[in-house]
Amino acid sequence: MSTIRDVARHAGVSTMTVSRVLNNSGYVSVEARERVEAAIAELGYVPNSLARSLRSKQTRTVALVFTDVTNPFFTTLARGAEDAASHHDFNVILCNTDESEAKQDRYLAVLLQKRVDGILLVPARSRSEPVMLIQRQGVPVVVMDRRVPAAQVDVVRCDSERGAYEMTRYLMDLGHRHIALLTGPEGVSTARDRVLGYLRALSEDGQPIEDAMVVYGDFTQASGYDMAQQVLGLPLPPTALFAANNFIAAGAFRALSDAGLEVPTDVSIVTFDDLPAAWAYEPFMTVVEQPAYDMGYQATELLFARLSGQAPDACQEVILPTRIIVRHSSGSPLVTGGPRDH
Amino acid sequence: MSTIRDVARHAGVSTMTVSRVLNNSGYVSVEARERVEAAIAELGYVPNSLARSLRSKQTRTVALVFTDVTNPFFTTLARGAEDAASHHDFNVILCNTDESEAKQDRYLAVLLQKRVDGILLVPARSRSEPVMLIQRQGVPVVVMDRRVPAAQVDVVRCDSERGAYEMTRYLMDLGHRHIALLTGPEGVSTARDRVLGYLRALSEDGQPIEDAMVVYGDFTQASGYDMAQQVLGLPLPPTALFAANNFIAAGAFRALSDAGLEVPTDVSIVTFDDLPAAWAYEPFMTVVEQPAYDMGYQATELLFARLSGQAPDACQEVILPTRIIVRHSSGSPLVTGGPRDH
DNA sequence: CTGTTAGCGCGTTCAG
DNA sequence: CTGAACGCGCTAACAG
Repeated sequence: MSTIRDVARHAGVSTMTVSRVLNNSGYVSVEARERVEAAIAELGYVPNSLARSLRSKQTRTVALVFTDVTNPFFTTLARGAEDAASHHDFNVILCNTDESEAKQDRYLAVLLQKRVDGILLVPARSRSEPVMLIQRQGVPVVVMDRRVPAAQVDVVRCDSERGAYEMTRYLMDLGHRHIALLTGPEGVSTARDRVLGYLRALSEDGQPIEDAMVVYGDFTQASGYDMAQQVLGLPLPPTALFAANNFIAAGAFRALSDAGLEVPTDVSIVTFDDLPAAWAYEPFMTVVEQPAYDMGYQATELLFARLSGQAPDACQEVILPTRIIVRHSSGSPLVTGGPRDH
Repeated sequence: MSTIRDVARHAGVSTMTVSRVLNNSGYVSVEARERVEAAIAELGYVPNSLARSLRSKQTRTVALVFTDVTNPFFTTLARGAEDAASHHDFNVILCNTDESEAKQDRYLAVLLQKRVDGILLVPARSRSEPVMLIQRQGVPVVVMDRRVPAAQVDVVRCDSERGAYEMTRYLMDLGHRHIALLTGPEGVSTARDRVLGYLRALSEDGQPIEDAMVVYGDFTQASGYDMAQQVLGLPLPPTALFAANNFIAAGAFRALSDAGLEVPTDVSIVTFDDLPAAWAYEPFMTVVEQPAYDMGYQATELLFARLSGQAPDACQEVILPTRIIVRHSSGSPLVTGGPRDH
């Protein structure tokens, strides 16, 4: 692999002239430029960005650390981040933590070593240590999707509490009085916020809180299956299940099928996070939709504002609205059919 | 951000001793090691892997360049690649090309500049130029999922031709005589191979080939919708649709719904690529399943074999088998119900 | 066991 | 318009 020196020798100029051609900086005579370009083509020269970054102290790369590549919610978010980054002519490194803090910490260590210019983080758990670790190295970071306590950091997220509140209200308006909430890990803010919204809706309505109706688990299909089975086995089982994300919903739906229960005739089921149109052969699930793409895009824009020093000193917290989409998985309890369209 | 020199000064040793502690190489007295470790902790020192890689001429990073982050087929493949890489203590950079050769070429250029140690490539189009570009720089590359013509390169892929052949046979055995194949871009080998398998099944059976029944498009939902509409408008419309991937299938299914056609009563629909269990609330589609995870894992293992010089000189072509999973989207033509289970 | 020297490939500085 | 010298942060090779 040839170096800038090889190119210089080949073109009969100094390395500096080659460098100027490469970076379009300073003045180079037309003749010299042509000779350099010919040498580059002939040698198949590829500049070494390691050396370049070492000198320039910037990598023009940001990292997106997130918790699940297999979840379209996050891949959509990733796409938003990539689109924003490419407008600034930056590259994005995608890092999948699988909801594991250990993996996350390993990635963060590697990324700091690689000297990425900034980090977009969906924290595996809502703790501030990882954020402070990054900040201690002077690397700008924007937290996405989830809150972290007591950290001075920019955050772009959705209003989980409100989304959960509205969906719970919707179910209550249908007549449901026994709604189970199947949520994620207690250490994740979105999992907790969705519980808070749910509880607020219930208590506003003067409804008793049944502890057994709120179950913490993981954002996975397997966990959704288990949690659903658990609440269905209760002496007074729920007439509606509210899943805190799409994977939990898928597992819960399977548990209903296995129990021989019809949706929404016997039990309603609703969830956070829509599936992309390409997934659902027939859109069926009533959902709280979150603007994943926008979240990725806006978080990345905020990161670049920080990188270029254009953002205000104070930390920003951008909270995006959610939207309820009613489909065919929800209906009134004990009434065949419910509010079906067809 | 502190450097190795700061640490050395702080610990009262030379930079070389610090380097030895960091890399666990050579001899360091217990006392010196402790002083160095204390200094590292106190300063929050993070080694600069740019400088390290510049010296050592290896980044311990491989890149996975693939065509669609939002498709679970590829994210599953990515997971296989990541798992294999992490066993070798390597990092993986994920690059999403969106089926665009322009994006792909841009990523490849960046990756070569970043001096990744190897590249795993799902080529956006089945052309050999990008592969040769990489090889010219002496960077090992393994092609995945798709063939490239006339290139001396390792390939790990599935047997698309055979999978398509078997699925077509299955449809013919059900009694179908008018099967439309909705496939991807003509420039992609998997799209073409699936046509070849389809044609072989038809001609083996002595069936006439109807040109209008084979439609090339994109691996997207929108394209699937359009292609389905096109064949449904034919004078003699198909009794079965065979989609070349899951996104095409989703679009085709929607076109059937919009046309008021029932599946599989009126029309059968089958496809390549299963959806992960977490997606399909009710597994419904009859599919040709491909071992995506294994493909990612094995391709990565092959890449590491090359990196360590353990692989045989000759290029390998690993062809993984596909598997047909019959569900409820396929039945006999003109017969209500067909081979439904429940 | 430890330190010194040199150089990885590039770009900044400053003098021609 | 062009080039020489230096250093980014780190480690291989060699002394001591």
